[in-house]
Amino acid sequence: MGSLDASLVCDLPPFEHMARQDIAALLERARSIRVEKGAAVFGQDEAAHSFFLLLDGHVRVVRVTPDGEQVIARYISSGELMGIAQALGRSTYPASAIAAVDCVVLAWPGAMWTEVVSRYPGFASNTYKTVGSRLQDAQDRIVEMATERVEQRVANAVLKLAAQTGRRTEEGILIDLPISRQDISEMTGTTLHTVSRLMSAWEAAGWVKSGRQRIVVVEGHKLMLLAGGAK
Amino acid sequence: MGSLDASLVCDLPPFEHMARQDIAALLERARSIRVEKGAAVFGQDEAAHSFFLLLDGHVRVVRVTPDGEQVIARYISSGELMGIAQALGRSTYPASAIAAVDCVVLAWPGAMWTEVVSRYPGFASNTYKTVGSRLQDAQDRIVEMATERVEQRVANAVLKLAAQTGRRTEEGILIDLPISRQDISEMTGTTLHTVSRLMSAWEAAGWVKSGRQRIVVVEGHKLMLLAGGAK
DNA sequence: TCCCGTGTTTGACGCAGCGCAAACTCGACC
DNA sequence: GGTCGAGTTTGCGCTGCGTCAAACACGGGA
Repeated sequence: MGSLDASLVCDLPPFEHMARQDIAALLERARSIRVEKGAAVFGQDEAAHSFFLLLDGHVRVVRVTPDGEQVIARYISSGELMGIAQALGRSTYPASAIAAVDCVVLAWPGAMWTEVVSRYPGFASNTYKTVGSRLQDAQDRIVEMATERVEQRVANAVLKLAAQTGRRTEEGILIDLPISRQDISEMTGTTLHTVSRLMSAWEAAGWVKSGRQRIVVVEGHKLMLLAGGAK
Repeated sequence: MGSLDASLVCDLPPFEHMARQDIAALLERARSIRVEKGAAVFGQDEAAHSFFLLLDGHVRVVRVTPDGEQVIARYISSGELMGIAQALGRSTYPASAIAAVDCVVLAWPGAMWTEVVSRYPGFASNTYKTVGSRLQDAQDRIVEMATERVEQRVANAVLKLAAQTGRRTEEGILIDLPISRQDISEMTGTTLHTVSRLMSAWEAAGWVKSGRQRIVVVEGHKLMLLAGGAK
């Protein structure tokens, strides 16, 4: 809490091309919060009182359907903005954000957004860039769900996670957050059973190693072949 | 072409809360274009040279997958913005926009966007509101694709079209643009065969009437029951 | 160390919906 | 009015994957 050094965050995409003093001014108005694993940063349909920057950790963005099923919209990694409902003229959060591990988050009051836009246009434009790629991602996923079959989608999801949160180890690329078969199934619109079967097959082929809430990608290129060949 | 009266468009959502003279100034810098049925307003992966407002007609936003399949992202109706890639910091269009009927479109040079943002903040904020609901829509569709089965998705798509472009007739609500089974299948991630079978069943039940590129919703509430019950 | 709970694996079975194929119908154009 | 092509309908077989069910394994807490 209190004063946070601008130099810690000035390289993050949301602050790109901003003057150091503007960054410092922005940080000054943020509250820093610790969120422990499993807790919600914000909840679906809740009034959007704040917008956030994830400083450290990983956050799962989840939607619950009317009949209680969960769909994982995306994982947020440190350095990314989240809960920017007010930038898009919405008064509630469209999904819940659940800490996948213990996290540190910066929070700004939502009412500040309009002021931010006029005072720090660079920050606003960076934010909209984020929104743009998020819209892009969403459309990509729609196309994927509409045209690809389960094995390809699961391979894609694993590869995306590996690229986003992967850590090199001697075994291969470790997905560096606790993630269950169930989670993967909620990212890909299938069941944990099917995911388990697929991962078993990949493990038998030596493409991945996996355990309880743990996945290591050994031969990523084999998965890429499944997930759409060329590209 | 040339001077377009601000009063014609000032009630459209993109111009909400804007001063009449600002609207007029904006319009002055737009080119008005006629696009005939089947022609593209802009193309996927093309450099984003302009952004657009659909004045009259209906436009299909389509993505083509690497292996040649098409997915319909959405239909745009008159009064909506489209191709606003530069507002999101993108340099190419993520999809193609094809006129579903003869259309009239306003086009602004893309390079103008930054100027627009600073000079007409109301317009920018309206634009971002649009983006927000589009992102919302996209997420909704992901959830739908992940959790609902084909019949429900098709019912949803038909209802959405009816709500968006429907015209009351004595038979029921007519979807007022030429739309094939194939189109519906590309909106829902299924095949034209399955769509045809479903629509035949609905027609037999008296819920819809349909013909060649033509759908009339007779008993919308029956479709809603399919498409997620309560809500 | 043992126990218990949560996550995972695997099998058996059924069916929604896709692929393929063929026939039909309507509208447009000559 | 006849012809042609695009859009539609319908049947049939097959299969990917969901559902149900049961056993299994790992890790953390007592």
